[in-house]
Amino acid sequence: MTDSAKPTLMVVDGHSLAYRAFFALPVENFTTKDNQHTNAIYGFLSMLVNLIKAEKPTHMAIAFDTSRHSFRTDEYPEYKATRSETPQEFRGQIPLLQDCLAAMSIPVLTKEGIEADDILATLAKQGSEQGYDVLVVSGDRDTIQLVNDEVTLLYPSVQGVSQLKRYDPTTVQERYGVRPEQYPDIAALVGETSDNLPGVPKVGEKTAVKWLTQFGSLDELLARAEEIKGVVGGNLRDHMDAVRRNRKLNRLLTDVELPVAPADLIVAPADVQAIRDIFARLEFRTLLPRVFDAMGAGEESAESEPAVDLPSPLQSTAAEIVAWLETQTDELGVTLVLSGGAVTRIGIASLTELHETDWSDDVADALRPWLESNAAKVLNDAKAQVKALLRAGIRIGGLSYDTLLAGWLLRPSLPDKTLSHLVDRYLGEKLPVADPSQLVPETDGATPSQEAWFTLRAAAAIREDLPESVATVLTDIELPTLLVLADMEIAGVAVSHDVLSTFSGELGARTDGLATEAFALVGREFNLGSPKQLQEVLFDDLQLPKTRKTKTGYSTDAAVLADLQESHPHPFLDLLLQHREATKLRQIIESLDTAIKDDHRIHTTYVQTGSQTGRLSSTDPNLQNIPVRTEESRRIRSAFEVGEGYETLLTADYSQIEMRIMAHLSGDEGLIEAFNSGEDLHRFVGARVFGVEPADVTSAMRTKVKAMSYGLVYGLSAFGLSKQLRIEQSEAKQLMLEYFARFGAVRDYLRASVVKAKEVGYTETIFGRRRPFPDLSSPNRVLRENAERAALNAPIQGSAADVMKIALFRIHADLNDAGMRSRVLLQIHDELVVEVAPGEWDAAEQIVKTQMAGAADLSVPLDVQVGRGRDWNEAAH
DNA sequence: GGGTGTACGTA
DNA sequence: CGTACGTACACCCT
Repeated sequence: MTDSAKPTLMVVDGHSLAYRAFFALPVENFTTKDNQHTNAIYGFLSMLVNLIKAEKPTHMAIAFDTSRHSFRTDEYPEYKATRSETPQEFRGQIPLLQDCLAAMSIPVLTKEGIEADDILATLAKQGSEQGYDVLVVSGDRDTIQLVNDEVTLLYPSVQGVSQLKRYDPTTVQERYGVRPEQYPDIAALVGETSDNLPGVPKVGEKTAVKWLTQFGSLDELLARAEEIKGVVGGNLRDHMDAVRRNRKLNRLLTDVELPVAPADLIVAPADVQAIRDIFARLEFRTLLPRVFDAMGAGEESAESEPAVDLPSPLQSTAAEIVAWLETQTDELGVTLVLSGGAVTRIGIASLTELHETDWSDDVADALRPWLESNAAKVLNDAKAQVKALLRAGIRIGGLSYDTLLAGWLLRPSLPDKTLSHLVDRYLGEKLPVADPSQLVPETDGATPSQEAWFTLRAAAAIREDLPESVATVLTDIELPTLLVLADMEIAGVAVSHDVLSTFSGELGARTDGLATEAFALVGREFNLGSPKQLQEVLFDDLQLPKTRKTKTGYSTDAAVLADLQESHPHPFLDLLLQHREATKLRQIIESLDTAIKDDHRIHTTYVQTGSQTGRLSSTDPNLQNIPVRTEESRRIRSAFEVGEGYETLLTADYSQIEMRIMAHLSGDEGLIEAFNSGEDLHRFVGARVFGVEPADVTSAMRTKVKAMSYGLVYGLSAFGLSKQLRIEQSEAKQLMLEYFARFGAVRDYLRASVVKAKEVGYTETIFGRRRPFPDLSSPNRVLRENAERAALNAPIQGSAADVMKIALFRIHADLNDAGMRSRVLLQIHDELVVEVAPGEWDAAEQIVKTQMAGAADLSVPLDVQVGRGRDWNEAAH
């Protein structure tokens, strides 16, 4: 915040910030009915509103470039000549953005032949001379030269337009090592690729700063250029003209003639109706209250006059509700209030009428027919409510929409999945909440029927935004899956306390013994589980060499310890690794044991919105990461047993489903043949890659191509592959080359898929599930490359998740339709665990195999492995 | 009690 | 410097 005694003048480079917003926001979420793109407008205004709220400027202006042509291009025709054409989709948004700003009464400044930054520079100079605190907001580095004690620069960070970094003279000095007014000297030496201003070859920021510090100024440096030795010295002497030209061009004009002075830019009241009109045209809903809030305008209309008045809830009797329901034909919103997994209250809402009542057996009986009927019902986060109804003996029918799932499908990365967030984002309204900080809240929270009313309306708003393919995923995959998950969670899985506690006892004795031995070796006792204390022991007491650095010290993870053991063998390392393994298993056993309920079963919760790819996640406890790799850890799986009244457990898993999906998506003939040949996949691939007969593929060859194949799905690099296989990078590179020589369509597909994602802003699974990837266009290499790998993986992992969900609800339906008692208990991404009732094995196996294999029609078969046993470990074989 | 970092279990 | 998750502990903060 700036000094409140002085007025604050905020000047913004509209063009550069809108351009960043254009690339930061996925265009498919910002297109109006008549196909007008609005992502740049939305992103810019959103940032501006935040800025106004945070900085509270008293004076404000926004400058735009007029065209490519400027006095700089007159001077140097190549200036910015290499910039690609600004997309038409962007240019078309600028006039609309300027209309918005006009409605907000914010002056827009342009001048023919002058760039926006020159206008900023002129205003910044006038402002600081006339006693303003000046805030310059620009995405052009050249504006760093404007920074001084009165002028602060807000510059978009790499994270995107929403994050602005503050530069005052101190931060500029810290970041660039020079005073702000010297920054153009650095830029002149280094050059600016994006402006097509080449600098001195081999000279980067570091060298430039060194020189300027040494010689005091650019003029002095150029005058005494012959003193610089070596190649860079020669380069400097050869490019002095370029440096002089760069310096001339990157000097911002501070004497542009403008029709206004800072005092004319005083913040004026916005034209509320004009804002409403243009926002309606641009289909901005949530932005409206934010703009009013920031501009202190239209308060009464924004706060107390929502788009629709919140109807009062009616306290009705069950009979009244039933009578009312009979008159309703449209979809209704439903909200059940739960306490300890049981229903305590129910609210039902149409768009105009809200009913609610406390739950009781009589209410349950009265409402049962409607709840079980196909009458369309919208809920938010339905699964918990569906489960509560099941416990009350009611199986809900007509579930037509779940706003939680819909919101997640639209924006799977958002962590905030509350109804209140949906109401805010899609209705631009506030869900009333009771103030939790007060014992006797002054404001009442929404009642159940009011929540149902908001849910119903949010559903309508989200429906408008949801692309058709995603809407299909919701109704054809997610909603059926939801109902199955509710049954699976209620069923739970039987787990033997005896098996767990016996194992835990053994492990306890072992960890104690290992710890005692370890302490004897070190000569003192310490906490083996503390990475910090462990570092002291390893690197000080035992004098072992320092390992890979982490944020807080040096790594002590298993891979690092294994490396250490190889280079500097020490008995302590073995003890430590064994201790880690045993304590880890023990922790898992303990958490499982405490999760066993009175029915001797563990009931996990599947979080349907728990991933960004479409997978499920599992919590309380997580049953999707039960150890399996070592013989010992499989003892834990043997504690998962068939329950009372059932005969066997059936496990069914897809083999190499992700590779099969990649074969399908890429259409690679070699890979398709591999899966159709019936040969072991990695043997087949190994034979092709190494040019030998399948029978002659050694286990080393198989390991390599297996790592390569799996790595492909994750966006593996030669670096990663070499690390994984502990081979030279050159060998890894060679392996990749050989692999792609045989399976080139895979590489072509992966490349094309990322290019496509960059173009449209999202990836898509076979079934139409989308995942947005704004960072694919990030100028930040780390962010961009992370996004590229995730984008590569998302359609593959996501399609596999879709396939499994489809199989899951079809199996569930078949078992029920056949009147069988056998039931699916667990889903572990590519595996299902089914509890089979006596006499039902053959039918159950048939249903599971058929539905899993037939869940998708791919160009390769879906192979399903089935096992049976009394416990999970036994059944896995 | 809450948040962060490290480590590690699964597909 | 390979994707997607959840959990436990230590450690640091309030």
